[in-house]
Amino acid sequence: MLDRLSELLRQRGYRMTPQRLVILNILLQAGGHLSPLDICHRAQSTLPGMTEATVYRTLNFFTQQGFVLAAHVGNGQLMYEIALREHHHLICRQCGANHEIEHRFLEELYRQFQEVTGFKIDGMHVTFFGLCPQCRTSREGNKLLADDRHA
Amino acid sequence: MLDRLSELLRQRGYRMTPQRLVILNILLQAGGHLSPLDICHRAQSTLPGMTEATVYRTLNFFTQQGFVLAAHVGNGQLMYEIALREHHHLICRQCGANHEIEHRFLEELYRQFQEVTGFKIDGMHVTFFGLCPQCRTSREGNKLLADDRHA
DNA sequence: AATTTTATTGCAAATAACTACAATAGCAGG
DNA sequence: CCTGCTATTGTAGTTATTTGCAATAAAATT
Repeated sequence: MLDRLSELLRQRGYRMTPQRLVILNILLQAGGHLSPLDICHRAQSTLPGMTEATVYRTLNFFTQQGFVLAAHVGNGQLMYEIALREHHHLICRQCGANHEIEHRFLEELYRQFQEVTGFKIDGMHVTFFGLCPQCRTSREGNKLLADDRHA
Repeated sequence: MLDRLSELLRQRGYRMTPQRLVILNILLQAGGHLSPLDICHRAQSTLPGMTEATVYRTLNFFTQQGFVLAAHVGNGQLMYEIALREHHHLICRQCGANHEIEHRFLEELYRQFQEVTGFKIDGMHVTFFGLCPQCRTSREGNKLLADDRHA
């Protein structure tokens, strides 16, 4: 896996470094979301020289490369996770409940997209905001903004 | 428009304040993306007492409420825009080109989603990463990671 | 109109995130 | 295996973003 990513980077004209490997490993093992600083702390236990600046740069870089997913989870901050098992997020505005959505629901969309735009898309992430079924019933009858934003 | 949003906030148990109105106005007039600090500066010319903390808090709040869209545009920082004319972003990993995508391309997806999850979705945003047609041809033949991430 | 409740703000301080620049180290080519 | 080119890192400083808390002020109630 890491070999493949290294190769891919080189093909794209970039380099694989110990720092980048460590960060990828952390994200791979964790599976779920991690904050930049959390990643930094873990990385420093393996590679003591690791700095925050490098972590931030690397995360942005990996996001652009499609290796990592930057997710906007609830509050304003960004969390990161490995982009292997693609999925998306559904956040309840009311209770903050955070659901994962499998990528296969979006597969069709995905294909159409490449056709329409001519882009070769290799990374995407969706954040949905709304009301979960529970919170929804407790507020039934409200006229939501959504009414005139979506037919 | 602003009246409706005020009403909506009250229905949800929140309050409309001068600060929130000013920020909404700025986003409405600007139309496009604005950074939090840019918004803050503009707001201060109307409402001198406005502070950065309030701007950040308000933007997060409006995002949760679905009034505002937080977009992850290119670098790591978040930009904000009014969520009237819904659209999404397509960013080229290579040249950074930033395209807008109309929401209607995603309408179908959107509907399916509400059915499957039971959520009432009233806000969403998609960020796609990929290679634009130009950059794509200049790298043709590369084996992209995408190959085994998407059937 | 006054009162009450509590969401929201401003202030100030703490974190978090980014950037420039010189030094380092991948990796392609000889 | 060396060498050169340049992507990447660390350092240190800057800027951006968040947070606690007391003060303020929406909006419902009387």
